[in-house]
Amino acid sequence: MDTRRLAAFIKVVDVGSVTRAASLLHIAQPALSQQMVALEGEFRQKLLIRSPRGVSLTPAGRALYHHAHIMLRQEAEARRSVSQPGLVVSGEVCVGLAPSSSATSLALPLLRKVRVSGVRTYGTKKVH
Amino acid sequence: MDTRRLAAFIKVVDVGSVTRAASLLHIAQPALSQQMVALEGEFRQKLLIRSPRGVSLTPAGRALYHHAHIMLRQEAEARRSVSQPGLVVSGEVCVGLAPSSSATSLALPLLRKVRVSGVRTYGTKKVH
DNA sequence: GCTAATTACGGGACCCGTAATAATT
DNA sequence: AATTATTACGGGTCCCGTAATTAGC
Repeated sequence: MDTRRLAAFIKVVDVGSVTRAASLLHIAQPALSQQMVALEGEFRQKLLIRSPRGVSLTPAGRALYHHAHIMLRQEAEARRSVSQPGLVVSGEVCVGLAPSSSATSLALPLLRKVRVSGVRTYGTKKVH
Repeated sequence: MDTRRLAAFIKVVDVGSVTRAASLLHIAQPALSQQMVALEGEFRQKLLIRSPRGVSLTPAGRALYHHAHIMLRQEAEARRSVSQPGLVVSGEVCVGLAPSSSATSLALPLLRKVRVSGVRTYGTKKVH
């Protein structure tokens, strides 16, 4: 999956037209049209509803549109942190909760369930 | 930025060797070596330290390695939600806080500062 | 000298732009 | 007829695999 294609897809959706998006992206319309076809082939799903008045999204297209934004932001962040390694904070975050408080009984099961990478939960442990 | 390249990069780093990674990815070693060179060209940064015993990461490479994992997970999630639109929850989340409580005075400035996409904060407003 | 990486090079796939075609209002 | 999108096709670039070369232990 190429972020360039995702950016093109987003532009097409935002302006609602392959023609205008191509003009804004400084590429020819057929090229952009092919990119959209290729994108649909990659996901094996129709993403755009074509009409002589422009394009609109299918449900699958809407889903991709959402994730495309996220991935493009991730890409930007990756470029920043790679071009200036050391500027970005990194390491571990450790969260401690007072035992037997309502926070513990609520947050601990929540943390265990939440789908985030690298989350580790430990049982109760006294800290002196 | 192509996620395929990122996956290849991750594999190279994980096994610490271009040769073995190429074997695991079922591509020829020079092809993979070229991909890594291309990746370094794309970021204008040396990412790998080559030695006759394998490869290791530069600081920039470490940064990319971290973000590559995130982007690949995003890609997987995108594929899931696109291939089965409707299964994934979507929409807006609205958080309301009782006015003049400690939660408001703490959470509101926090939300304004937090770097998350699409977060909008509004002032106090009575809800009947 | 052995291991692992890189360059050299030829074939195939992909991307783009121009030109021509189809479809809907 | 006008607007928008698609197919057709030729040229350039990128990707891969095989073969030959370089670099460090």
